[in-house]
Amino acid sequence: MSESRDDAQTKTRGTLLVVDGHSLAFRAFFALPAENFSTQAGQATNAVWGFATMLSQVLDSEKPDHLAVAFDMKGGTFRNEMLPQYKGTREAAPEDLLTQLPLIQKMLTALGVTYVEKQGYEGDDIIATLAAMGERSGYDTLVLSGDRDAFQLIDERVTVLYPGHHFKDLKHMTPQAVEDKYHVGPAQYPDLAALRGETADNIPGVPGVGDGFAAKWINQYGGLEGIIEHADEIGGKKGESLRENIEQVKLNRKVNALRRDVDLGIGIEDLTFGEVDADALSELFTSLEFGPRTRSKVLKSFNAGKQASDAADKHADDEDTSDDLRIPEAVTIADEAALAAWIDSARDGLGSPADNSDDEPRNRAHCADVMASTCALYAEGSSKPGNPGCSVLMLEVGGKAAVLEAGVIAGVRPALQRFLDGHADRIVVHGYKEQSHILASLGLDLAEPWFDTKLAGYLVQPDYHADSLEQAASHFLQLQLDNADDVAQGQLDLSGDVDPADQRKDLLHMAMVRALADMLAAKIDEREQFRLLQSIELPVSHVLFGMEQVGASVDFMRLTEMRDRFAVDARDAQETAWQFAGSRVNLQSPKQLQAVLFDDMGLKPTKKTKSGSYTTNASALQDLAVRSVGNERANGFLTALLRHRETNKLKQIVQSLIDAVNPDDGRIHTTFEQTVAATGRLSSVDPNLQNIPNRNAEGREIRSAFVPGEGYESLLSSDYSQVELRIMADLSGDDALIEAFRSGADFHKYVASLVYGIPVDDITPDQRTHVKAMSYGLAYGLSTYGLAQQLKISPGEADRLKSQYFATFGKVHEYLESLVAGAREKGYTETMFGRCRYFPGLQSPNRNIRDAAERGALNAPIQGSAADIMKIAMIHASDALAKAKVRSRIILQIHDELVVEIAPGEAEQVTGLVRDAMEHAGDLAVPLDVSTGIGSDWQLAAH
DNA sequence: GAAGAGCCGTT
DNA sequence: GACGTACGGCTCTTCT
Repeated sequence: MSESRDDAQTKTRGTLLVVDGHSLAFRAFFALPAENFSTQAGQATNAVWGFATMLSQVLDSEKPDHLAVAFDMKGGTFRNEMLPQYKGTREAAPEDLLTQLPLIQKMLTALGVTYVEKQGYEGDDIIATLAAMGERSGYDTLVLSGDRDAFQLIDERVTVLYPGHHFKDLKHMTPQAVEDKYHVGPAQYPDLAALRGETADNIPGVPGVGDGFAAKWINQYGGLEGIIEHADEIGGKKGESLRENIEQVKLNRKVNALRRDVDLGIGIEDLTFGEVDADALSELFTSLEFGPRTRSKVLKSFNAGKQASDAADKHADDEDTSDDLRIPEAVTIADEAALAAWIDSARDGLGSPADNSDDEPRNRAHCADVMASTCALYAEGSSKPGNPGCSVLMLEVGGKAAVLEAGVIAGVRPALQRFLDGHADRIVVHGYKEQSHILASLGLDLAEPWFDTKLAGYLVQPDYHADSLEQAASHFLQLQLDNADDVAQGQLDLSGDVDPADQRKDLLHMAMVRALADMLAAKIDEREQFRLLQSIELPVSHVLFGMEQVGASVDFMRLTEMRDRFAVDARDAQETAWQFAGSRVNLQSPKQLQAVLFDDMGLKPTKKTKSGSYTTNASALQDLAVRSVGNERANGFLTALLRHRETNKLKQIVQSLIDAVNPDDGRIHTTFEQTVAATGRLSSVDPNLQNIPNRNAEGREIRSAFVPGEGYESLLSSDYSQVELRIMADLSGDDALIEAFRSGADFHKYVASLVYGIPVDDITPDQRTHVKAMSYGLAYGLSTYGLAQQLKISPGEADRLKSQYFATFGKVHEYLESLVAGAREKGYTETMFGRCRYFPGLQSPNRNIRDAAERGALNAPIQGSAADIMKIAMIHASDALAKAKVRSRIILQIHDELVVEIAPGEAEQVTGLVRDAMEHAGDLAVPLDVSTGIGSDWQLAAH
């Protein structure tokens, strides 16, 4: 990566690094969770911290001897005068970021780094000017920027460092790299950008023209000027599009040209760095509550500037840049004696708390004692519920890891199991449920561990989802994995015939679990979420593990029979649609449908999609069908199309179930994702068993394919009635609503009678439906417009319904308002059991983002509390079934419903146990109402 | 082959 | 001018 500096170019005087300050600050701000980086007083510090560490990284790897940081200044630039909408959609920087910019500049000053800003110019122009200056003076120049406009600066002496998805994989954009990626040279890049446009900056390009076509034209006509000259010769839609937008393109080109002649009043000699004002820096970092590690790392990188400018390359680095990740010492276990020896040596580490004095001191929590004496466990392999597998298992205590290849496990299984049983409450894992599947494939069983880094990460940041351990580690620890790899090399036990690279990787993973645990345990403790983790998430993981392992039995014949039937229906509908259309349009292609409906048949489109084309979704099609009643062709086509959509979807769902059946046991083993839904709900994948049709009879029939397996006699379906509304009643303390639930009457009818002020018996079905929709809409932040749409009533009517509703249930209104207000103030919402969710969007200047965040803030605590309650119910139900020593078992959860496979003779008892667990999962001011049903398949179990 | 758009199933 | 939460997943289209 860094060879560019070493070869050739011996005549350069040195390297100048020019940094786009805003770009880097933005990136740092959005890459790091603000909630994890703020001072006691509430000042966000994520951008400052990120800026410092990211810049340190670049200094370490590029070793420049001159450095300058450019910033934009407030107020417009000459560009706004040319193009008023310039950067119009780009959201104004969040308040939390703006307050950090002065801190960043203060930090740069303390670090002895020059920063430059100038009224009326963008950072980009300053960068261009600085780069030109560096080049003139004979320096190699690096430009660190996430803005592609900087590509025009690239030449033999100027390289742009452009961040990829992860900041650490900076791309060195050289002339060749630009050529490879865009097929034009750097000098022509602005031409290409002008044609393509820049969505991020609200600069429209030529619709339909992307990088590819722009490059083709540029190469054909020599550049934008040539293209404009020959615009008439370019054929096709794209040519037409170009001609229509030519003025815009010319303007774009004017605007994206960077000025390289801004008068900055400084020279290259002013851009040395490394004269760190240690006192000022120390004071600043202390006030920002940065730890000593950050301090020393930053200090070292920036001090290097001084050394670099007088002394040449010294190889005194890279050693401790990865001190977050200590690769354990590996002991390969081949037999029981070796295992016993390791366990013996581990005893000290597990017994007495070790000294962890090099940790960041700021979160010295009580859990530190326990943390210091835990055993990390990591099993590598497949955790797929149907067929898990394992290649290697590792245990680590106090930096010493026992490595057990899968082949040796059978020989030491009893001793290993004894160890696991004896120390489960000290074990730390990443993904208890997944690890349990892998262990199960070895015949091992892991009782609830003390800590799970995957679950902990989820509680700390429910919006973030890492899909691998590596990703979680790099996200939460900002690791430099490459360095960690280097460190790993020297320290391994290379005995045995295992590929050392593989083992190194496993040890690295082991180290990640350990490092994540250290970091996240402190967070969880600080946020007082240990209870949530240990008495809800971890136990429910265990229940889910069992559910996934058992799977759901299906009637395979029934499924294939249904699939065939839906396939015939879909085919028939397609045939009919084709006849009306007069052509064989692909009914699954929205694009082709648009052509038929709106061009060919000339129907008047209703709504647009977000990308601007006309929607062909079901509700629009229904609208069109109603409006085209006299038009037999259109109406016939629409009806057949809707029918096709419906049946084809059902066919698809059934087929996906068929594909998911495990041939070994004829059952479907879904995976319940416990760390995906930001509200705290579970989700189900591979296949998704939480979206099996239920709304109409035809789809619901699919549920009849879910049956009790061999040795079982029926299925129990048990679900909560109106949990979310009950939670609202409880949390709001609204007496009228509470009474509505306590009365035990038909809830929606009862509420309707209160809202409309008429006796329960006089409530019409319509009134009940309207009130019911209103009730459910509340928790979703439903607008009156949306309510009107759903109920097909006028907005005025919906408005009246809403005000009457709130007049009746005043405290509900107050409560919902308070949720949003609280979230705005604290930055997050909280469920009944302390599950948090953050809403940075509440501060957004963008209305849509803010509105969405408000709806989220309204919904999250309610949906989340319901999820908490269901999880508790599952834990209790599962315990109760185990304690009663029955064979019946929970097999599915669909948010507010549990499906239980019932063993012969257990129906009555198990129904009682499950019902009881669900009814008593939470202590609310209203009863938790549960309804149950039993049947010989899932459909029949409905009630 | 990946990425994005569009659509649609559940609660 | 848009306009209900939370998800997973299929198909088509476009670009690499």
